[in-house]
Amino acid sequence: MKIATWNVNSLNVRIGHVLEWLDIANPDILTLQEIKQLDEAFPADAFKELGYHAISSGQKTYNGVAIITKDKPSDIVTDFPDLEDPQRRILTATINNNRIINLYVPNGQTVDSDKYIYKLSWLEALIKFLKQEQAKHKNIIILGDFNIAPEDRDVYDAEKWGEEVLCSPKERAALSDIIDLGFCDVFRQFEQVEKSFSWWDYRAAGFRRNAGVRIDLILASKDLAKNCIGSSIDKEPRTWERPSDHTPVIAEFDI
DNA sequence: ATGGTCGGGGACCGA
Repeated sequence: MKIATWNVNSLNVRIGHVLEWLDIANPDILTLQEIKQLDEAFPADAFKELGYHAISSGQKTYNGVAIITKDKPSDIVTDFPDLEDPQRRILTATINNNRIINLYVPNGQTVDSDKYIYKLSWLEALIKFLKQEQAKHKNIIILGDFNIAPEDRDVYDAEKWGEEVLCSPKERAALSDIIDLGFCDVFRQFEQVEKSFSWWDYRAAGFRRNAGVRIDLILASKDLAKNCIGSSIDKEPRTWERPSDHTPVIAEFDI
């Protein structure tokens, strides 16, 4: 089973890229973030033509998440039970007995902002939700745009970035709390080239200079992670015309 | 500095 995550920064603009990439990469499951469109605008038919089921939790202008999957999704959840939130940032479904949790974690802006406080409370609600999911499901994969760089090696210039948002101790502690529930960042189970990133700033030739960060993650529950046979970042779509600032992250499982 | 959205200019948001 091949599973992937991609923050597309507007599905309206990137639908061509996504269809092209599905054709090339042929994943069984693809989770999307920042689709920035309402459910009524979601192009489910275009995915259906390629043989995929497609579900979305959409929002106008901002946020919005979707799951594209060869096998039928069931038991769909779009909200945390304990967080009243109009922002569409989570989409959970069961696919082939695997619980797929697609996340678009809030950015947080700066560590002294209200958005940062929202990010931390959102992560707290996520952890509560994950505990509930673990009580119900054995095989869980959490993937998406975490907006957290796990370690300094996940940042192009960690010294310059310091403890700013994406790298602040509180965010990283929240990510550690998630991992400690019994998950593995599968990308790090395999040898990777140094300075592997999943996002590059559009500005100042970020991609050309490889001035990026690795914030798009795939976390698998421990038993599942044992069956992970590879994980990679596909930089190719970032080279295409009018790209998203993120590129797909992939994990392959022998299941 | 760049890109998307909404709206019809420029503010907001992203990481």
